Amino acid sequence: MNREPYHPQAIEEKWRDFWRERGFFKAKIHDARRKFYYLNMFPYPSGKLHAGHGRNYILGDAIVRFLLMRGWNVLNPMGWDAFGLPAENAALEQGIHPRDWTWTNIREFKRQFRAWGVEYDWDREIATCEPDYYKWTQWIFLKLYEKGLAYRAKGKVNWCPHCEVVLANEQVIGGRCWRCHSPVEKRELEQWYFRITAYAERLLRDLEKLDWPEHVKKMQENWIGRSEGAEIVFPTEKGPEIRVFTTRPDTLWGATFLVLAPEHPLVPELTAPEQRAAVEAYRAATDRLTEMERTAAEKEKTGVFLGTYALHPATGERIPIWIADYVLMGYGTGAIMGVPAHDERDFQFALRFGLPVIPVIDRPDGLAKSVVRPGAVRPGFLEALRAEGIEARPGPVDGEGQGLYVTLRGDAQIDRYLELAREYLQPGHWCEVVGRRWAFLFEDALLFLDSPASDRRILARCQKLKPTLGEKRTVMEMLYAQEFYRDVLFHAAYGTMIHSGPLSGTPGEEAFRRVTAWLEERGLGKFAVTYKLRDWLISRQRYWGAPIPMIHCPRCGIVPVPEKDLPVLLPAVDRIGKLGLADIPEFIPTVCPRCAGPARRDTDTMDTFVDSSWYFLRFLSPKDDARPFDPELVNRWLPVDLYVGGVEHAILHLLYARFITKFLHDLGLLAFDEPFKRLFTQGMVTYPAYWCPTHHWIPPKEVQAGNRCPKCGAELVVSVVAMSKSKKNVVSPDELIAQYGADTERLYTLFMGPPEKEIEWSEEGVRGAWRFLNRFWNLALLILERTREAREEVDPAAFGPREQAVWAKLHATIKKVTEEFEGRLALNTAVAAIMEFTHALSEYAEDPQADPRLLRRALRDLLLILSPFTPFICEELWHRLGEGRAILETPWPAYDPQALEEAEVEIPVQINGKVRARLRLPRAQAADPKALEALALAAPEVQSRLQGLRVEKVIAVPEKLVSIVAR
RNA sequence: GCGAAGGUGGCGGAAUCCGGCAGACGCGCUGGCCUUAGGAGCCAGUGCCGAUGAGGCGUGCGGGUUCGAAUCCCGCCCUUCGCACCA
Repeated sequence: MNREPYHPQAIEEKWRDFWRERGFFKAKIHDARRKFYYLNMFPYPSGKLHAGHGRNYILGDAIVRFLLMRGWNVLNPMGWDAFGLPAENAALEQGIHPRDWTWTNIREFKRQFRAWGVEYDWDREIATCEPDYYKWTQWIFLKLYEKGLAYRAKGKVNWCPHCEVVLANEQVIGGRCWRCHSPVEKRELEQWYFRITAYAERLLRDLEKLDWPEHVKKMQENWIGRSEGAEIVFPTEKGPEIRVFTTRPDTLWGATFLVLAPEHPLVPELTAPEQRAAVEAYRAATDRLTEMERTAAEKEKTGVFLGTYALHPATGERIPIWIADYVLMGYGTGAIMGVPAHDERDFQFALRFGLPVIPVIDRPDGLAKSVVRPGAVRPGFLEALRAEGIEARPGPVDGEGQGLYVTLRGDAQIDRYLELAREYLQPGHWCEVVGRRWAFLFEDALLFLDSPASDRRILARCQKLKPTLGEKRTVMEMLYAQEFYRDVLFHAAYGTMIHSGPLSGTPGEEAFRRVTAWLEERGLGKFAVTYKLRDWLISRQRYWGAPIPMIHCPRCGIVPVPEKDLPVLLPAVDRIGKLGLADIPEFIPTVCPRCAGPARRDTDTMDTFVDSSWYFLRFLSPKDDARPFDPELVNRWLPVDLYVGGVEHAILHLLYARFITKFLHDLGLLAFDEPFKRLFTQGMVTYPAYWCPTHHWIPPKEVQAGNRCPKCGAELVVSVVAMSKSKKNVVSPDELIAQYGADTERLYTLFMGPPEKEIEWSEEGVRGAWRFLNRFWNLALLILERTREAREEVDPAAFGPREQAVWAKLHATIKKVTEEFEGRLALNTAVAAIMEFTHALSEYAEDPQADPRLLRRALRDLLLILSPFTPFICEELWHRLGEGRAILETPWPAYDPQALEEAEVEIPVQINGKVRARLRLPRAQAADPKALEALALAAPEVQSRLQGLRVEKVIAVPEKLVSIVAR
């Protein structure tokens, strides 16, 4: 028989308009019963969509179709994050206005969404570049300004030399621009900031209540970077006080120097005249470094002594003040106390510059070491040590002859060792113990390395006894030369305080608290919390963004644009320049709203992340020209129930949106203070990208055999990376749809792997989906032919075993698919289950005796549960089935737990852990452990296996298995 | 270095939450059918070793708990991602 072949092009087009015209995707906004706000991150309209983008939108569309069939009142809007640099670059290169370029792309995106069958409530479409939207972005700016949360400040800012624009900290990834990956430079500029740091604590704390992927929450937590410590005040001989932040106040007595960030404002005042030139040179050199160079992990420590001293607040000791670029102005107070014994960086710095290292925290592991120099002790010492069970190994020392390498474990051994050493020590020598103890045993004295003064004393004595130590500047430098000591010279663990005056002996777990209290009692410092998070720099020196609604008046200073004058419109110009609004002379002059005198407009535009930090509120009332959003609707519909987008926004957009939401909540405009209740991050789609050294990126289709460049024949470098236009490794949905239809692309996209994981696109995989849909189509047509007459409902009571099995599998499949949509969204496994059932149904349908009512019912339910994945083919077959309503008007099928129970079950029988037999049993028997055990033991395969063995134990798990232990 | 996730066939991945037949589903591969032809379609097979047998071995490695471990516990190794001189 000749059946109609599956021809998607012939059926898909009509359903696109059908869904749209029937308004299935329009939210019933004023009916908030069973409301569900589903949101995909809105895109930046840059060119065309590729198959990688599809992952996000197709997943969303499937979820929304499911929710609609489950009876949810779904709000599923779409809009455009339409301001941004690429539009401006295109404008500069092609002479098109950014707005025209943007809208051309938007039209293209919408066409592609429609082709995919991805539908939205288009009545709510918004674009951030339109005045009716950015008016309210400006309004939010004014509100922040009113509350002191938007401010202008001069400072070192991140500058991308390629994009010629400043960047927020979040937009610098590993020292490079988030957009173009150029190394970021520092520039001193006056810019606008949002005081997001005022919300640091709440942004951190409220992560707890979010149903977000753990790793995303962790990334935000790390970004906010809360640390508890103390702020300690160090007086200086020159006068000004230096405030330092430390997370280890318990190491205070080990502070042997201070380091300020080179940019620290006190530096000029604290610099001694003779050091001025060196200090200035160092500050200038630091200035020139890019962020990347400055923070390169392996870089050797550099720094300059200011020539002046601070006074240690606890000991009164004079300690030198340095500047070094490893101290950052933007964190803490921009100044640290150098505790080289217990901070890795300070340790390196002290070794490099010969600053004393004074241990003040005991080693918790009790480990100590001692090197006995040749001739330092009388013969018999080694034997004496061994008699005490002390580990000592003879070996050459400093190329001067045989000595001893001693390892001591615990205080008892150390004490005993010191006693023995005193007994055996030769005149004119010394012996030291380092690690757990810091003792220097001389003929006439036992000295401890417990202060900078002791450091000088000990070193002087050692140099006297051993003149070759002459060039060493500190005891630590001397010890560090001894390879054997390396692992005990430094540690950063908590432990009992030593060498710490009145607080010596404080145990590690109390040390932080005790020292902080001690400082507070004396007014020397206080408990403090610091965050890594910095304020959000939002000024951009570009044209294509929302103008900052501020006016600079020579008399009144900075004056906000009155609300009634919003929006501050982007000037309509045919040509834009590189400087942005500053290039457009007619934009700048205005009138001061306060004094009516001549004034200048602010020429910066806002970071596009400001536009996207509140768009989810605008969808509720996209055309409201009286206010940014309708509080009543917003409070009824938000927070967003499910937000889906890429992980690349884990910090940037998601942190900013949380901040703005909390701010609007504090203004009393929002009842909620977190915008996105549940977040799902889908993985990127990768594809091979080919690089030719001369012709750069080559589209995969043009690559010649043997990975050769089509232009020059050079061998290409292949890398599998996220699809992107710039790397030319995109797969076009337009071509896929022309060849296979939208359903095939949708099905493959949802089937290729767990949606949260990154995955490589596979042409063969697409064909697999295509084959499945062909088989499915043929099966459906077969069932349609066979069941033309069958209109009555199924009668499970009349089922034979085969019918019963099909029926049970159908219900198991409905259950599986339903649970995936409602739970973890591993839709790849839902598709697999549907395929599995389709095979089973196919097999059953081949039997001419098959029950037509069951075939029809199975097909009907199958169409419904497959429809979120492949809506076109399902809608088509659904209507051929003679159903009057559309699929989206039909309830999602329910599964019957009773039906899941098959009449017969297979029970594996294990003997000593290996499956040796399988029994097919009626459920009633399998449910009874006694009967199960008896049946299992009676089975012939089991009997023969048990020959000569004694059954020791039988475990019968009802309806699961039988396990026999036999010896 | 810190933090997180993860190691299962030739490949993508199921089963992991809650221990109970490992390898669902798809790709690829092998054989067959159909076709003038196939990079189309259909059917069958496909973890590894073994001979198509009996059998044995198998979820990164080593140990443990258990009648039974991919799954739970302890110790390693490796990979990926994020952060990284943050005091």
